[in-house]
Amino acid sequence: MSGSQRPVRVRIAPSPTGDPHVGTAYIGLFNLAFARKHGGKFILRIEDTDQTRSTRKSEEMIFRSLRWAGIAYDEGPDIGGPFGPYRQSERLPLYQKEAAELVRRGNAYKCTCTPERLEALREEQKKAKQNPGYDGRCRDRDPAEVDKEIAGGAPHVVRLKVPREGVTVVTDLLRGRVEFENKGIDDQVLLKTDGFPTYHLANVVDDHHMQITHVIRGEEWITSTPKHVLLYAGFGWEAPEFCHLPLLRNEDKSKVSKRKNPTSLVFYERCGILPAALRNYLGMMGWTMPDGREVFTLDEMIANFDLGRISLGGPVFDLKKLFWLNGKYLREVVSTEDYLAALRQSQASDEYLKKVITLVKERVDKLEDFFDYGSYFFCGSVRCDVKELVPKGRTADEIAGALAELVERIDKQFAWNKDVLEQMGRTLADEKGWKAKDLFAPIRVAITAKNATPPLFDTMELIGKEVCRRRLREAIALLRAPPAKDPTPPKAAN
RNA sequence: GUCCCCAUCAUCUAGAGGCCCAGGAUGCGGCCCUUUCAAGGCUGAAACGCGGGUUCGAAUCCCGCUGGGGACACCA
Repeated sequence: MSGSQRPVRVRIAPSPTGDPHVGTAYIGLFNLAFARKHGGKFILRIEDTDQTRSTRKSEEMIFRSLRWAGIAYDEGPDIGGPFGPYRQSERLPLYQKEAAELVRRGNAYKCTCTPERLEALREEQKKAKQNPGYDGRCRDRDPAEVDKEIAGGAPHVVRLKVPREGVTVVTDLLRGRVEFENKGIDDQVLLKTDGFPTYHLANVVDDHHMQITHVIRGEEWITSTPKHVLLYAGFGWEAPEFCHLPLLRNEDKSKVSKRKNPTSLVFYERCGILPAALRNYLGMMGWTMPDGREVFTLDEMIANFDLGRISLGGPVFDLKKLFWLNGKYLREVVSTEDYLAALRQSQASDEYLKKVITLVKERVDKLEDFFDYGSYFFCGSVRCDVKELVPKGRTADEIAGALAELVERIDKQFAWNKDVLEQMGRTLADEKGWKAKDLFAPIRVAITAKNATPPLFDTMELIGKEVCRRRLREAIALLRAPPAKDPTPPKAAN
């Protein structure tokens, strides 16, 4: 363990690929608490080394959501700092230089194996019931020969040269000593063909150059930590302390996922969870106040923060308890003035109201009917009638299946606007060979619980992805639920 | 499959050898309060996965099993 007394610097390093994740806020909160407790700095670094998936839109949403949640960082792409740039795509020369250095030191090597060969290799290994992993073909070749091939135009990557013998020890602040046999560690790609680093390289290089002292991250990373340890050693750098936090879980204990839980921070903002309540709730995932208090502020958490109080069982993210806690804040700590302000901001901003007005004004002729007509613009769930969900000639099963398919496509599609939605809807209807209205009518009912509404996709765009997604899922559940109990149930035939 | 991590009520957890026939909170049931619904108060059901050790004594330490999770990409 390093005995250095460097000033504490910690970071979170989300990748901007999709909606801002509640797990990012969770890990961020613990990093923040740790940094504050020790008078250190908390940094946000954007890990956008995956060119195919990273987007600026997603990155902006991360900034926004963290700001909303009150998880404030001291340094980051949008606010700068002395160790920038804080976006990995802007640090490329550094990784390339360091990768070359590692090759020079003999701890990494160039590899010209094609993705096709690797794919075939994996297939073979799978068939032979061996563990998948790089076979070291280029590792054992004469470097001059490989260089010649590269000079001739062959694309190449740089791989970590993992010792074939021995063990690599990871020291985790919560778990102690964890050993990994080197022969079980793959020769990880460090620099991709496109010249971008992989997570492993970028992460280690940046943590070193940004003088990160403690890496506090999700448990999912623990098995790749030996690679990082090897990298630090390979560079001759002092490694930071590692601390792997338990993962947030779905009800079935699997890693929290959007299929089974709302994972987007946007969801929590939209449904009116108070940032203070969210922080409080996240703070009790795996951690407790020494006196057992369940309601506490961020400052109180910081004052009492101690990694040693973290319990290692993966906590199930329980929406019900979050809602209870939020209710407690709403009724006990928020003044009527603050309540009004929060309501205006979260449920009825002028901006939002204006958009609703443009959709509703031509369909209503007395103001008193406004909220009734457009009730679905102002609520979370909508109680729709199962029977209304199923058009004539279609079965509940079919509709449930179609809506489920729609939700899946929504999940894959980051963008959200009426054109995208309409195209998605029409494509789905076409694929099923359905008339558009056989699909659109159930969607309308699922989203609004009504048959008469403004144009469906305008309505959905305005209501937003998070709320629409939730309502769709609720409709699916309704369709798949066993039929409501009949007072006089017919005798079952089987 | 291989490697790694984890293991107290349904859920979040307290518990670092005797204070524990296990405490708090959510959720669930009951009662009270109340014009209603909430909220609030009181109250009930509800857990140390199993088997071996160590010890005068184990939820707490050790080992095994079982169970759960995670990781095995030119994604992070």
